[in-house]
Amino acid sequence: MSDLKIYNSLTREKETFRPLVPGKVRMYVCGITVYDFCHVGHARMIAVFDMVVRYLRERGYDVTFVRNITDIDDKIIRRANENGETIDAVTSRFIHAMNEDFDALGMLKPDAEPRATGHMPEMIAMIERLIANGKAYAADNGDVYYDVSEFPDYGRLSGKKLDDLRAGARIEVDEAKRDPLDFVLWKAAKPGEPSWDSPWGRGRPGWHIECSAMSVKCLGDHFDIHGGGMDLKFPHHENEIAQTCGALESKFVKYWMHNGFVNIDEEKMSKSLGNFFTIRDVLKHYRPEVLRYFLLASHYRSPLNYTDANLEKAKSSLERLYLALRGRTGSGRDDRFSDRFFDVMDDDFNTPQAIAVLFELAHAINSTDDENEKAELRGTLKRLGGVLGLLQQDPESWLRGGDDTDDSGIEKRIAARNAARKSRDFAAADRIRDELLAEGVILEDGPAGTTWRRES
RNA sequence: GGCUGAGUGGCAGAGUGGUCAUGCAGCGGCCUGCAAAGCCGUGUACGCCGGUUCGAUUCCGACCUCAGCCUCCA
Repeated sequence: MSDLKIYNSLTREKETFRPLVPGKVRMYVCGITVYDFCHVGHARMIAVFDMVVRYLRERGYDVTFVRNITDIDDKIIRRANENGETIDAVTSRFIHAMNEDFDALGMLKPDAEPRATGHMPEMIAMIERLIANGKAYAADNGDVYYDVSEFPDYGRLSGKKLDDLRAGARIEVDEAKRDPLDFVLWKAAKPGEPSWDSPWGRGRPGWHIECSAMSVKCLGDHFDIHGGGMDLKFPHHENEIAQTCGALESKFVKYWMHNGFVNIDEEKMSKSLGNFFTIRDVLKHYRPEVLRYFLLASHYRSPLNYTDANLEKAKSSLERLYLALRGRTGSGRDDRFSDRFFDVMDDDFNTPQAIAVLFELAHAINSTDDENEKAELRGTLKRLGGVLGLLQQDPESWLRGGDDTDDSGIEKRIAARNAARKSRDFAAADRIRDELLAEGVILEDGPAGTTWRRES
Protein backbone atom coordinates (compact mmCIF):
# COMPACT_ATOMS: atom_id res chain seq x y z
CA MET A 1 0.00 0.00 0.00
CA SER A 2 1.22 3.48 -0.84
CA ASP A 3 1.66 6.27 1.67
CA LEU A 4 -1.25 8.49 2.50
CA LYS A 5 -0.51 12.05 1.50
CA ILE A 6 -2.37 15.00 2.96
CA TYR A 7 -2.19 18.60 1.84
CA ASN A 8 -1.16 20.56 4.90
CA SER A 9 -2.42 24.16 4.86
CA LEU A 10 0.41 25.10 7.20
CA THR A 11 3.18 24.17 4.75
CA ARG A 12 1.08 24.41 1.56
CA GLU A 13 2.41 21.05 0.49
CA LYS A 14 1.21 17.52 0.27
CA GLU A 15 2.94 15.65 3.06
CA THR A 16 3.21 11.97 3.81
CA PHE A 17 0.87 11.37 6.70
CA ARG A 18 2.68 10.28 9.85
CA PRO A 19 0.48 10.37 12.93
CA LEU A 20 2.13 11.45 16.16
CA VAL A 21 1.34 8.11 17.73
CA PRO A 22 1.63 5.25 15.22
CA GLY A 23 -1.76 3.82 14.36
CA LYS A 24 -3.70 6.52 16.16
CA VAL A 25 -5.15 9.71 14.75
CA ARG A 26 -6.48 12.54 16.85
CA MET A 27 -8.58 14.93 14.83
CA TYR A 28 -10.51 18.07 15.68
CA VAL A 29 -12.97 19.84 13.38
CA CYS A 30 -14.50 23.24 14.02
CA GLY A 31 -18.20 22.62 14.17
CA ILE A 32 -21.30 24.69 13.99
CA THR A 33 -22.41 27.87 15.73
CA VAL A 34 -25.97 26.91 16.53
CA TYR A 35 -28.18 29.88 15.82
CA ASP A 36 -29.87 28.74 12.60
CA PHE A 37 -30.44 25.73 10.36
CA CYS A 38 -27.37 24.29 8.71
CA HIS A 39 -26.92 25.06 5.02
CA VAL A 40 -25.26 23.20 2.17
CA GLY A 41 -21.93 24.84 2.97
CA HIS A 42 -22.01 23.29 6.41
CA ALA A 43 -23.03 20.01 4.82
CA ARG A 44 -19.93 20.08 2.67
CA MET A 45 -17.63 20.62 5.62
CA ILE A 46 -19.33 17.83 7.53
CA ALA A 47 -19.27 15.50 4.52
CA VAL A 48 -15.59 16.19 3.80
CA PHE A 49 -14.38 15.40 7.28
CA ASP A 50 -16.80 12.50 7.57
CA MET A 51 -15.10 11.10 4.47
CA VAL A 52 -11.66 11.75 5.96
CA VAL A 53 -12.56 9.90 9.16
CA ARG A 54 -14.07 7.00 7.25
CA TYR A 55 -11.04 6.71 5.04
CA LEU A 56 -8.54 6.90 7.89
CA ARG A 57 -10.47 4.17 9.71
CA GLU A 58 -10.65 2.10 6.54
CA ARG A 59 -6.90 2.45 6.37
CA GLY A 60 -6.65 0.95 9.83
CA TYR A 61 -6.11 4.01 11.97
CA ASP A 62 -7.73 4.28 15.36
CA VAL A 63 -9.32 7.71 14.93
CA THR A 64 -10.55 9.94 17.72
CA PHE A 65 -12.79 12.47 16.06
CA VAL A 66 -13.84 15.59 17.96
CA ARG A 67 -16.17 18.26 16.66
CA ASN A 68 -17.28 21.14 18.83
CA ILE A 69 -20.51 23.06 19.13
CA THR A 70 -20.33 26.82 19.64
CA ASP A 71 -23.28 27.55 21.86
CA ILE A 72 -22.41 31.02 23.09
CA ASP A 73 -21.74 33.79 20.62
CA ASP A 74 -22.94 37.25 19.53
CA LYS A 75 -25.18 35.83 16.87
CA ILE A 76 -26.84 33.42 19.23
CA ILE A 77 -27.51 36.21 21.69
CA ARG A 78 -28.90 38.39 18.95
CA ARG A 79 -31.12 35.60 17.65
CA ALA A 80 -32.44 34.90 21.13
CA ASN A 81 -33.26 38.57 21.62
CA GLU A 82 -34.96 38.80 18.23
CA ASN A 83 -37.10 35.79 18.98
CA GLY A 84 -37.74 36.59 22.61
CA GLU A 85 -36.26 33.19 23.44
CA THR A 86 -33.65 32.19 25.96
CA ILE A 87 -30.16 31.37 24.72
CA ASP A 88 -30.71 27.82 25.80
CA ALA A 89 -33.95 27.54 23.84
CA VAL A 90 -32.23 28.75 20.66
CA THR A 91 -29.22 26.50 20.98
CA SER A 92 -31.08 23.36 21.93
CA ARG A 93 -33.55 23.85 19.10
CA PHE A 94 -30.82 24.23 16.50
CA ILE A 95 -28.65 21.47 17.91
CA HIS A 96 -31.64 19.18 17.56
CA ALA A 97 -32.18 20.34 13.97
CA MET A 98 -28.48 19.94 13.21
CA ASN A 99 -28.50 16.37 14.46
CA GLU A 100 -31.57 15.57 12.38
CA ASP A 101 -29.88 16.95 9.27
CA PHE A 102 -26.56 15.21 9.81
CA ASP A 103 -28.26 11.93 10.66
CA ALA A 104 -30.33 12.17 7.49
CA LEU A 105 -27.11 12.57 5.53
CA GLY A 106 -25.61 9.53 7.24
CA MET A 107 -22.78 11.44 8.87
CA LEU A 108 -20.66 9.75 11.50
CA LYS A 109 -21.08 10.95 15.03
CA PRO A 110 -18.00 12.53 16.51
CA ASP A 111 -16.45 10.65 19.40
CA ALA A 112 -16.75 13.78 21.47
CA GLU A 113 -18.82 16.87 20.83
CA PRO A 114 -17.75 19.47 23.39
CA ARG A 115 -19.74 22.63 23.91
CA ALA A 116 -18.28 26.01 24.68
CA THR A 117 -20.53 26.65 27.65
CA GLY A 118 -19.33 23.43 29.23
CA HIS A 119 -15.66 24.46 29.18
CA MET A 120 -15.42 27.81 30.91
CA PRO A 121 -12.80 26.69 33.46
CA GLU A 122 -10.52 25.39 30.71
CA MET A 123 -10.81 28.61 28.73
CA ILE A 124 -10.20 30.78 31.75
CA ALA A 125 -7.19 28.68 32.71
CA MET A 126 -5.73 29.06 29.24
CA ILE A 127 -6.21 32.83 29.30
CA GLU A 128 -4.52 32.98 32.70
CA ARG A 129 -1.55 31.14 31.31
CA LEU A 130 -1.35 33.47 28.35
CA ILE A 131 -1.27 36.44 30.71
CA ALA A 132 1.35 34.71 32.84
CA ASN A 133 3.44 34.07 29.73
CA GLY A 134 3.23 37.71 28.73
CA LYS A 135 1.17 36.97 25.63
CA ALA A 136 -2.05 38.59 26.74
CA TYR A 137 -3.21 41.58 28.74
CA ALA A 138 -6.34 42.72 30.53
CA ALA A 139 -7.48 46.06 29.12
CA ASP A 140 -9.09 48.87 31.07
CA ASN A 141 -12.54 48.06 29.71
CA GLY A 142 -12.55 44.59 31.25
CA ASP A 143 -11.70 42.75 28.01
CA VAL A 144 -8.67 40.53 27.77
CA TYR A 145 -6.67 40.63 24.55
CA TYR A 146 -3.99 38.55 22.94
CA ASP A 147 -0.88 40.55 22.15
CA VAL A 148 0.00 39.37 18.65
CA SER A 149 3.36 41.14 18.71
CA GLU A 150 4.43 38.57 21.32
CA PHE A 151 3.89 35.64 18.95
CA PRO A 152 6.57 35.50 16.24
CA ASP A 153 4.78 32.92 14.11
CA TYR A 154 1.58 34.94 13.89
CA GLY A 155 0.38 34.84 10.26
CA ARG A 156 2.20 31.68 9.28
CA LEU A 157 -0.89 29.60 8.57
CA SER A 158 -2.62 32.24 6.46
CA GLY A 159 0.57 33.50 4.84
CA LYS A 160 0.07 36.99 6.18
CA LYS A 161 2.54 39.47 7.61
CA LEU A 162 1.67 41.60 10.59
CA ASP A 163 2.48 44.81 8.73
CA ASP A 164 0.27 43.86 5.80
CA LEU A 165 -2.53 43.05 8.15
CA ARG A 166 -2.14 46.34 9.96
CA ALA A 167 -2.30 48.19 6.65
CA GLY A 168 -5.68 46.62 5.94
CA ALA A 169 -6.99 46.70 9.47
CA ARG A 170 -10.12 48.62 10.20
CA ILE A 171 -9.91 51.22 12.84
CA GLU A 172 -12.62 50.98 15.38
CA VAL A 173 -13.73 53.45 17.93
CA ASP A 174 -13.59 52.57 21.60
CA GLU A 175 -10.53 50.53 20.96
CA ALA A 176 -8.90 49.27 24.09
CA LYS A 177 -6.40 47.19 22.14
CA ARG A 178 -2.72 48.01 22.08
CA ASP A 179 -2.53 46.89 18.47
CA PRO A 180 -5.49 46.71 16.08
CA LEU A 181 -4.59 43.10 15.36
CA ASP A 182 -4.85 42.01 18.97
CA PHE A 183 -7.88 39.82 19.35
CA VAL A 184 -10.23 39.31 22.22
CA LEU A 185 -9.86 36.35 24.57
CA TRP A 186 -12.44 37.42 27.13
CA LYS A 187 -15.25 39.91 26.69
CA ALA A 188 -16.50 41.90 29.65
CA ALA A 189 -20.19 41.30 30.29
CA LYS A 190 -22.70 43.69 28.83
CA PRO A 191 -26.09 44.20 30.47
CA GLY A 192 -28.59 41.51 29.59
CA GLU A 193 -25.99 39.12 28.18
CA PRO A 194 -25.08 35.79 29.69
CA SER A 195 -21.83 35.89 31.61
CA TRP A 196 -19.48 33.80 33.72
CA ASP A 197 -17.22 34.68 36.63
CA SER A 198 -13.57 35.13 35.85
CA PRO A 199 -10.46 36.74 37.34
CA TRP A 200 -11.26 39.76 35.12
CA GLY A 201 -14.83 40.09 36.26
CA ARG A 202 -17.96 38.66 34.71
CA GLY A 203 -17.85 38.09 31.02
CA ARG A 204 -17.73 35.50 28.28
CA PRO A 205 -15.04 33.98 26.12
CA GLY A 206 -14.01 35.08 22.65
CA TRP A 207 -14.76 32.61 19.92
CA HIS A 208 -11.20 31.58 19.17
CA ILE A 209 -10.30 30.51 22.69
CA GLU A 210 -13.14 27.99 22.70
CA CYS A 211 -11.56 25.79 20.10
CA SER A 212 -8.11 26.04 21.65
CA ALA A 213 -9.39 25.02 25.05
CA MET A 214 -11.71 22.28 23.88
CA SER A 215 -9.34 20.67 21.39
CA VAL A 216 -6.56 20.53 23.97
CA LYS A 217 -8.96 19.21 26.59
CA CYS A 218 -10.18 16.43 24.32
CA LEU A 219 -7.04 15.57 22.37
CA GLY A 220 -4.02 16.90 24.24
CA ASP A 221 -1.79 19.83 23.35
CA HIS A 222 -0.24 18.19 20.29
CA PHE A 223 -2.53 16.31 17.97
CA ASP A 224 -2.67 15.23 14.33
CA ILE A 225 -5.35 16.92 12.28
CA HIS A 226 -7.34 20.07 12.68
CA GLY A 227 -10.00 20.78 10.06
CA GLY A 228 -12.53 23.39 9.11
CA GLY A 229 -13.74 25.61 6.30
CA MET A 230 -11.35 27.79 4.30
CA ASP A 231 -12.78 30.90 5.88
CA LEU A 232 -11.63 29.79 9.30
CA LYS A 233 -7.99 29.84 8.32
CA PHE A 234 -7.79 33.50 9.17
CA PRO A 235 -8.30 34.68 11.79
CA HIS A 236 -9.84 31.77 13.64
CA HIS A 237 -7.20 29.10 13.15
CA GLU A 238 -4.36 31.57 13.15
CA ASN A 239 -5.56 32.74 16.53
CA GLU A 240 -5.99 29.21 17.80
CA ILE A 241 -2.37 28.53 17.00
CA ALA A 242 -1.26 31.72 18.72
CA GLN A 243 -3.30 30.92 21.81
CA THR A 244 -2.45 27.29 22.19
CA CYS A 245 1.21 27.61 21.36
CA GLY A 246 1.45 30.77 23.44
CA ALA A 247 -0.18 29.24 26.48
CA LEU A 248 1.28 25.76 26.40
CA GLU A 249 4.43 26.15 24.37
CA SER A 250 3.20 23.16 22.44
CA LYS A 251 3.31 22.36 18.76
CA PHE A 252 -0.47 22.06 18.79
CA VAL A 253 -1.49 20.72 15.35
CA LYS A 254 0.54 18.73 12.85
CA TYR A 255 -1.76 18.84 9.79
CA TRP A 256 -4.20 21.63 9.07
CA MET A 257 -6.95 20.79 6.56
CA HIS A 258 -9.38 23.24 5.01
CA ASN A 259 -12.29 22.44 2.74
CA GLY A 260 -13.37 24.68 -0.15
CA PHE A 261 -16.64 26.52 -0.30
CA VAL A 262 -20.00 25.90 -1.76
CA ASN A 263 -20.85 28.73 -4.12
CA ILE A 264 -24.08 29.90 -5.63
CA ASP A 265 -23.73 31.71 -8.95
CA GLU A 266 -19.97 31.64 -8.38
CA GLU A 267 -20.33 33.44 -5.09
CA LYS A 268 -19.78 32.02 -1.64
CA MET A 269 -22.88 30.63 0.04
CA SER A 270 -23.20 32.25 3.40
CA LYS A 271 -25.71 33.40 5.88
CA SER A 272 -24.47 36.97 5.80
CA LEU A 273 -25.01 37.13 2.03
CA GLY A 274 -28.39 35.46 2.44
CA ASN A 275 -27.80 33.22 -0.58
CA PHE A 276 -27.94 29.89 1.19
CA PHE A 277 -29.96 26.71 0.93
CA THR A 278 -30.52 24.80 4.12
CA ILE A 279 -29.90 21.09 4.21
CA ARG A 280 -33.55 20.48 4.98
CA ASP A 281 -34.61 22.53 1.96
CA VAL A 282 -32.44 20.45 -0.31
CA LEU A 283 -33.67 17.20 1.21
CA LYS A 284 -37.22 18.12 0.26
CA HIS A 285 -36.20 17.67 -3.37
CA TYR A 286 -33.27 15.28 -3.33
CA ARG A 287 -32.48 12.18 -1.35
CA PRO A 288 -29.63 12.52 1.13
CA GLU A 289 -27.32 10.26 -0.82
CA VAL A 290 -27.65 12.49 -3.89
CA LEU A 291 -26.44 15.43 -1.85
CA ARG A 292 -23.58 13.41 -0.39
CA TYR A 293 -22.57 12.25 -3.86
CA PHE A 294 -22.67 15.83 -5.13
CA LEU A 295 -20.48 16.99 -2.26
CA LEU A 296 -17.88 14.28 -2.76
CA ALA A 297 -17.79 14.42 -6.56
CA SER A 298 -15.42 17.38 -6.39
CA HIS A 299 -12.11 17.47 -4.61
CA TYR A 300 -12.51 18.74 -1.06
CA ARG A 301 -10.28 21.77 -1.58
CA SER A 302 -12.00 22.94 -4.79
CA PRO A 303 -14.90 25.32 -4.90
CA LEU A 304 -18.24 23.69 -5.57
CA ASN A 305 -21.07 25.41 -7.38
CA TYR A 306 -24.51 24.57 -6.11
CA THR A 307 -27.16 24.41 -8.83
CA ASP A 308 -30.22 22.29 -9.48
CA ALA A 309 -28.63 21.09 -12.71
CA ASN A 310 -25.61 19.79 -10.80
CA LEU A 311 -27.83 18.01 -8.28
CA GLU A 312 -29.74 16.44 -11.18
CA LYS A 313 -26.48 15.20 -12.63
CA ALA A 314 -25.49 13.76 -9.29
CA LYS A 315 -28.79 11.92 -9.22
CA SER A 316 -28.33 10.44 -12.71
CA SER A 317 -24.78 9.42 -11.97
CA LEU A 318 -25.71 7.71 -8.75
CA GLU A 319 -28.50 5.92 -10.55
CA ARG A 320 -26.01 4.36 -12.94
CA LEU A 321 -24.07 2.94 -10.00
CA TYR A 322 -27.16 1.55 -8.34
CA LEU A 323 -28.31 0.03 -11.64
CA ALA A 324 -25.03 -1.86 -11.84
CA LEU A 325 -25.46 -3.00 -8.26
CA ARG A 326 -28.73 -4.85 -8.90
CA GLY A 327 -28.41 -8.57 -8.59
CA ARG A 328 -26.39 -11.03 -6.59
CA THR A 329 -23.55 -9.49 -4.63
CA GLY A 330 -20.40 -11.36 -3.67
CA SER A 331 -17.74 -10.76 -1.11
CA GLY A 332 -15.93 -8.09 -3.11
CA ARG A 333 -12.40 -9.37 -2.92
CA ASP A 334 -11.37 -8.02 -6.30
CA ASP A 335 -8.09 -6.16 -5.87
CA ARG A 336 -7.69 -4.60 -9.30
CA PHE A 337 -10.12 -1.81 -8.58
CA SER A 338 -9.56 -1.72 -4.89
CA ASP A 339 -5.86 -0.94 -5.27
CA ARG A 340 -6.57 1.90 -7.65
CA PHE A 341 -9.26 3.25 -5.36
CA PHE A 342 -6.90 3.34 -2.40
CA ASP A 343 -4.08 4.80 -4.47
CA VAL A 344 -6.13 7.78 -5.54
CA MET A 345 -7.63 8.25 -2.10
CA ASP A 346 -4.13 8.19 -0.68
CA ASP A 347 -3.38 11.19 -2.83
CA ASP A 348 -4.96 13.77 -0.55
CA PHE A 349 -8.39 12.14 -0.60
CA ASN A 350 -9.03 12.41 -4.32
CA THR A 351 -12.69 11.47 -4.19
CA PRO A 352 -13.43 12.46 -7.83
CA GLN A 353 -10.93 9.88 -9.01
CA ALA A 354 -12.17 7.39 -6.46
CA ILE A 355 -15.66 7.84 -7.85
CA ALA A 356 -14.27 7.35 -11.35
CA VAL A 357 -13.02 3.95 -10.14
CA LEU A 358 -16.56 3.17 -8.99
CA PHE A 359 -17.81 3.90 -12.51
CA GLU A 360 -15.13 1.70 -13.99
CA LEU A 361 -16.39 -1.05 -11.71
CA ALA A 362 -19.94 -0.44 -12.89
CA HIS A 363 -18.73 -0.70 -16.44
CA ALA A 364 -16.91 -3.93 -15.69
CA ILE A 365 -20.06 -5.36 -14.13
CA ASN A 366 -22.12 -4.41 -17.16
CA SER A 367 -19.55 -5.78 -19.57
CA THR A 368 -19.11 -9.31 -18.30
CA ASP A 369 -21.48 -12.23 -18.77
CA ASP A 370 -19.95 -14.21 -15.95
CA GLU A 371 -22.45 -14.07 -13.11
CA ASN A 372 -19.87 -14.96 -10.50
CA GLU A 373 -17.58 -12.21 -11.68
CA LYS A 374 -20.48 -9.78 -11.71
CA ALA A 375 -21.31 -10.69 -8.14
CA GLU A 376 -17.72 -10.23 -7.01
CA LEU A 377 -17.45 -6.89 -8.74
CA ARG A 378 -20.72 -5.77 -7.19
CA GLY A 379 -19.33 -6.67 -3.82
CA THR A 380 -16.25 -4.55 -4.53
CA LEU A 381 -18.36 -1.67 -5.76
CA LYS A 382 -20.49 -1.73 -2.67
CA ARG A 383 -17.50 -2.02 -0.36
CA LEU A 384 -15.56 0.84 -1.96
CA GLY A 385 -18.69 2.97 -2.17
CA GLY A 386 -19.11 2.38 1.52
CA VAL A 387 -15.72 3.94 2.20
CA LEU A 388 -17.24 7.16 0.88
CA GLY A 389 -20.52 6.55 2.69
CA LEU A 390 -22.26 5.77 -0.61
CA LEU A 391 -24.13 2.84 -2.19
CA GLN A 392 -25.10 1.11 1.04
CA GLN A 393 -28.81 0.97 0.34
CA ASP A 394 -30.58 -1.94 -1.27
CA PRO A 395 -30.35 -1.19 -5.01
CA GLU A 396 -33.92 -2.22 -5.77
CA SER A 397 -35.41 -0.11 -3.06
CA TRP A 398 -33.17 2.81 -3.96
CA LEU A 399 -34.25 2.58 -7.59
CA ARG A 400 -37.87 2.28 -6.56
CA GLY A 401 -37.64 5.49 -4.67
CA GLY A 402 -37.39 4.15 -1.16
CA ASP A 403 -41.00 4.85 -0.24
CA ASP A 404 -43.12 1.71 -0.08
CA THR A 405 -46.35 2.96 -1.54
CA ASP A 406 -48.77 1.11 -3.83
CA ASP A 407 -46.23 -1.32 -5.27
CA SER A 408 -48.70 -4.19 -5.52
CA GLY A 409 -50.72 -2.23 -8.07
CA ILE A 410 -47.60 -1.76 -10.15
CA GLU A 411 -46.79 -5.46 -10.07
CA LYS A 412 -50.36 -6.25 -11.11
CA ARG A 413 -50.23 -3.98 -14.10
CA ILE A 414 -46.84 -5.34 -15.11
CA ALA A 415 -48.35 -8.82 -15.08
CA ALA A 416 -51.24 -7.60 -17.24
CA ARG A 417 -48.80 -6.00 -19.64
CA ASN A 418 -46.72 -9.14 -19.89
CA ALA A 419 -49.85 -11.13 -20.65
CA ALA A 420 -50.66 -8.68 -23.43
CA ARG A 421 -47.12 -8.95 -24.75
CA LYS A 422 -47.37 -12.70 -24.78
CA SER A 423 -50.46 -12.53 -26.92
CA ARG A 424 -48.63 -9.94 -29.03
CA ASP A 425 -51.15 -7.24 -28.21
CA PHE A 426 -48.43 -4.58 -28.13
CA ALA A 427 -50.88 -1.70 -28.26
CA ALA A 428 -52.37 -2.79 -24.94
CA ALA A 429 -48.92 -3.51 -23.52
CA ASP A 430 -47.60 -0.10 -24.50
CA ARG A 431 -50.68 1.58 -23.10
CA ILE A 432 -49.98 0.07 -19.69
CA ARG A 433 -46.33 1.01 -19.91
CA ASP A 434 -47.23 4.58 -20.84
CA GLU A 435 -49.65 4.78 -17.94
CA LEU A 436 -46.99 3.64 -15.54
CA LEU A 437 -44.47 6.02 -17.05
CA ALA A 438 -46.90 8.86 -16.51
CA GLU A 439 -46.82 7.87 -12.85
CA GLY A 440 -43.04 7.97 -12.91
CA VAL A 441 -42.55 4.21 -13.15
CA ILE A 442 -40.02 2.99 -15.71
CA LEU A 443 -40.19 -0.59 -16.93
CA GLU A 444 -37.30 -2.65 -18.18
CA ASP A 445 -37.75 -5.95 -19.94
CA GLY A 446 -34.72 -8.07 -19.21
CA PRO A 447 -33.89 -11.71 -19.84
CA ALA A 448 -35.07 -12.57 -16.33
CA GLY A 449 -38.37 -10.77 -16.71
CA THR A 450 -39.61 -7.25 -16.25
CA THR A 451 -38.17 -5.00 -13.59
CA TRP A 452 -39.29 -1.56 -12.67
CA ARG A 453 -37.97 1.54 -11.00
CA ARG A 454 -39.11 5.04 -10.33
CA GLU A 455 -37.78 8.13 -12.02
CA SER A 456 -35.60 9.39 -9.26
C1' G B 1 -3.91 47.36 -1.94
C1' G B 2 -1.81 42.59 0.68
C1' C B 3 -2.24 37.28 1.05
C1' U B 4 -4.32 32.55 -0.81
C1' G B 5 -6.30 29.76 -4.76
C1' A B 6 -8.47 29.01 -9.58
C1' G B 7 -9.24 29.43 -15.18
C1' U B 8 -9.85 22.07 -18.88
C1' G B 9 -14.42 19.66 -24.36
C1' G B 10 -22.20 21.43 -24.33
C1' C B 11 -22.20 20.91 -18.71
C1' A B 12 -19.75 18.93 -14.24
C1' G B 13 -14.99 17.53 -12.87
C1' A B 14 -9.87 14.83 -12.29
C1' G B 15 -5.12 14.59 -14.13
C1' U B 16 -0.59 14.59 -16.92
C1' G B 17 5.95 16.96 -20.14
C1' G B 18 4.76 12.90 -25.59
C1' U B 19 -1.54 6.58 -26.36
C1' C B 20 -7.09 6.68 -21.83
C1' A B 21 -9.90 10.43 -16.72
C1' U B 22 -14.79 9.77 -15.20
C1' G B 23 -19.96 11.20 -15.20
C1' C B 24 -24.26 13.81 -17.38
C1' A B 25 -26.12 15.43 -22.08
C1' G B 26 -25.69 14.73 -27.72
C1' C B 27 -24.91 11.85 -32.23
C1' G B 28 -24.45 6.83 -34.98
C1' G B 29 -24.88 1.57 -34.30
C1' C B 30 -26.08 -3.17 -31.58
C1' C B 31 -29.74 -5.35 -28.46
C1' U B 32 -35.41 -4.94 -28.04
C1' G B 33 -42.02 -6.26 -30.86
C1' C B 34 -41.11 -1.00 -29.60
C1' A B 35 -38.82 0.98 -25.37
C1' A B 36 -35.78 1.11 -20.94
C1' A B 37 -31.21 -0.47 -19.13
C1' G B 38 -26.73 -2.04 -21.16
C1' C B 39 -22.86 -2.53 -24.86
C1' C B 40 -19.82 -0.60 -29.17
C1' G B 41 -18.38 3.79 -31.76
C1' U B 42 -18.22 9.12 -31.75
C1' G B 43 -15.84 15.21 -29.68
C1' U B 44 -9.27 18.76 -33.36
C1' A B 45 -10.67 20.49 -24.30
C1' C B 46 -7.01 22.53 -21.57
C1' G B 47 -7.66 31.80 -20.27
C1' C B 48 -3.96 35.08 -23.27
C1' C B 49 1.24 36.07 -24.74
C1' G B 50 6.15 34.78 -24.52
C1' G B 51 10.22 31.31 -22.78
C1' U B 52 12.59 26.39 -21.67
C1' U B 53 12.19 21.66 -24.47
C1' C B 54 12.81 17.26 -29.90
C1' G B 55 7.78 18.04 -27.78
C1' A B 56 3.73 21.93 -22.84
C1' U B 57 -2.77 21.95 -21.20
C1' U B 58 1.15 20.11 -17.81
C1' C B 59 7.55 23.60 -16.13
C1' C B 60 9.10 29.16 -16.00
C1' G B 61 7.77 34.54 -16.68
C1' A B 62 4.37 38.48 -17.85
C1' C B 63 -0.70 39.58 -18.66
C1' C B 64 -6.14 39.09 -18.36
C1' U B 65 -10.35 37.20 -15.67
C1' C B 66 -12.68 35.07 -11.39
C1' A B 67 -13.28 33.53 -6.31
C1' G B 68 -11.89 33.49 -1.06
C1' C B 69 -9.51 35.83 3.19
C1' C B 70 -7.79 40.62 5.27
C1' U B 71 -14.85 42.09 9.77
C1' C B 72 -18.93 37.37 12.01
C1' C B 73 -18.84 33.10 8.65
C1' A B 74 -18.07 25.77 7.16
